[in-house]
Amino acid sequence: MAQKKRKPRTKKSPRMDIRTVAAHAKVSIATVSRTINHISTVDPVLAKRVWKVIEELNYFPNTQARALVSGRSHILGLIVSEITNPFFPELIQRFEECAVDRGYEILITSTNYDPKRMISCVRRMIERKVDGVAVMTFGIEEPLLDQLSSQHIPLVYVDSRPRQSPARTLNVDYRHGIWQGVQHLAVLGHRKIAFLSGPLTLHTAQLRYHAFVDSLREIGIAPNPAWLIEGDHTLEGGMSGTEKLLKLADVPTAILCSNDMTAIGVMHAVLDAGLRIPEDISVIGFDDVHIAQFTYPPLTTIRMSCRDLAQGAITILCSGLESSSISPNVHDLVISTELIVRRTTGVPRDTLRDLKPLLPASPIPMHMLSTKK
Amino acid sequence: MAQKKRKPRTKKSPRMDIRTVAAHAKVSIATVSRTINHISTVDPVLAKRVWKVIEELNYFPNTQARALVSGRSHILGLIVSEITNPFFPELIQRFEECAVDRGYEILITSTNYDPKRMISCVRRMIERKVDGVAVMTFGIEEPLLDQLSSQHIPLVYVDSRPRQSPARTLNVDYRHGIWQGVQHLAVLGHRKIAFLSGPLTLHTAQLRYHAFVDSLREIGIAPNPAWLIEGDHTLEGGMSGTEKLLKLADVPTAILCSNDMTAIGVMHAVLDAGLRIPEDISVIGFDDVHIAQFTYPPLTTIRMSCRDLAQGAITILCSGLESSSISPNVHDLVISTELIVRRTTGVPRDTLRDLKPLLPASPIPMHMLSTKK
DNA sequence: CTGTTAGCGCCTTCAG
DNA sequence: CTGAAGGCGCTAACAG
Repeated sequence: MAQKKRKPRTKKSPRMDIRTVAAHAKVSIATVSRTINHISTVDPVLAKRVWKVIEELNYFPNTQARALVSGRSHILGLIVSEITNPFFPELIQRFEECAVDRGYEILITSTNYDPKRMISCVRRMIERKVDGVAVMTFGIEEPLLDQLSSQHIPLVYVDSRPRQSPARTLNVDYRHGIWQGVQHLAVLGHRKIAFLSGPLTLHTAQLRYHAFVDSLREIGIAPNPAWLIEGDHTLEGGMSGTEKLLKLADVPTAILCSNDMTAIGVMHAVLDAGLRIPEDISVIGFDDVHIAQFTYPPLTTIRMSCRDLAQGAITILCSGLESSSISPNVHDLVISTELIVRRTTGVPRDTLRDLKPLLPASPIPMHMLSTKK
Repeated sequence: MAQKKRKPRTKKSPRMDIRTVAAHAKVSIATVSRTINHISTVDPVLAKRVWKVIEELNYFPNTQARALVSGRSHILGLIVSEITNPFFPELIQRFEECAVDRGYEILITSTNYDPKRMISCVRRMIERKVDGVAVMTFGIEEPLLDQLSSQHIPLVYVDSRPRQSPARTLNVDYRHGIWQGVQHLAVLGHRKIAFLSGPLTLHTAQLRYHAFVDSLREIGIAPNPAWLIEGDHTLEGGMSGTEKLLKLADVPTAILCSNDMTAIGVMHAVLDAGLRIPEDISVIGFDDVHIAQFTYPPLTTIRMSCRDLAQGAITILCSGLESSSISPNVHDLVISTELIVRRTTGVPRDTLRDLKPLLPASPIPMHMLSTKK
């Protein structure tokens, strides 16, 4: 006796699933499934009927079930240090945009610089069966690698490469960015340029540091050790670094910073000292965080394209997943940088004296910007 | 012939599932399931054995499968206007914390003020079968309500109540917050206080506006219409509003703003005009966004507790889901506000003249703050 | 207290 | 080109 395969289903319960759709459209569930997945071998007539029913019934496929059977969750994980760090929001936004465009959802987790939470982040990723994860933390923990790779989850480091890892990496073109900053300052007439670096234990901070020194040498200036200060990528670090600088017998006329938070700290310290920006001291940041445009004056800074960063990460992550033959060897991508001139950079006073009086003090008109190369 | 129930499974494929664990621990899968779910009727000895195997095998339960069968995804949705809006990051962070504490994951989506994207946000929520969604957008769209409620998904509006909706709401105690701001200014000696409101089409902006007017009346000051300006909660709105104010014959000595972005705009405009903060004009913001502490000078503002906001939203959302008898009638929660005194408020110049010369000009010591009530 | 069994909603061979 | 059937990994009744 061929009992119904399925339980009678408490009757009266108009559960909305693929079966309901199939029944209404008078086709099998397989056809509905194929239609939803845009499989081209479906008779257009049937497909149309199915779509119509889906519309009418207001049916939404259950992602959980799809994930369960297909083995692909269509979720991309994102591990950041701290959401409130001004560095992250725009990056997250871009990430979301790119992911959604490709049909993925993103799972954001933050470590809050706490190793315990990092463990938990990784666990959450694995439990939700993410298809890949992008790591954007500052102090990297290693358990990550092992755990995730043991689950065969693709991994990509965004702007934070650990020593040597099997994971792929996004490479930001720090050299060019810093070079542009130095050139900009040089063109304005600055010769006494200080650099407030990040913590030199960070690989990416080192890259910026070396880029600065090299760029300086390129224009024939020997770096003055007293003007090379190690900061910590925080506002406080920027302030204390600046205080050291201002105590010097020979005070620089411009300060280039390893990130924007440092630059904001520099601005506070400079203003606290009763000096003006950019008349007395020019300041340049790095990152172009969202709030850089809201400082007073708005901060001149070097932007790295968040869109490229996010897109790159997602491309790398997806390239392994999707069978599309494109992008075979996108192992390491390079992200470009760009100088954003706002109002914290101007002609140094000493220079002003020697120039024709009709030269505008600040801001500098666009045509004065260096674009040579 | 009792063929094995399950396919031989391509052999060699050590798939990590609950069955593998059961086999290794020499118990049934049901016992493993119960152990994982901390069901107290499991023999401690078996439980221990199971946990040990789980550890050894490095097993993680598949959330997708659990969700599928249990009908609860343990995902909470979050719809915001725009992640990069300084208003959101901290809120999101708190949200994540609270959610994770309760064993939920959060799905963040942003509308970017685009109705089309809003539709897509809602669809994503439904497809991922979220257990509830918190809405924190500025310009609310209505399709939301219908779609989500037709799927029986609990909904809560955070600081943005639409007209009349069946959904629950979080109520911020704007009255008290604004009152504290006005009191603070009054105690410092300000009498000429302007208010730069948000767009009065927004319910929450109206609340703040009326709270201001009432607070002023309470201290015996009749609101001067010329000092009541409608802004739009943006930096630009803050600037242009301030410019109007500064053109007046009678310029106010303090400006209270409906949100922090407006306040930052005010600061720019004031400084651009060559005036000093707080010596010439005091400024107070509202929200205490993360960057308020980074402005120059750091912004005095009225904070609404993000933790309370997030916790409240999650409590409301979960209260219907969890069978725990607690929190029966947490329909509408009220979120408290708090004045955060930084350095944009001080004694007005006019007052200074009349006071004893030993009164500090700025900042104001804490004991001078009004705490009466 | 433990094990057996029937699905959760969907995708995917495999026959027709 | 379509339909029937067997799981994906897990939970939730039921029996023992």
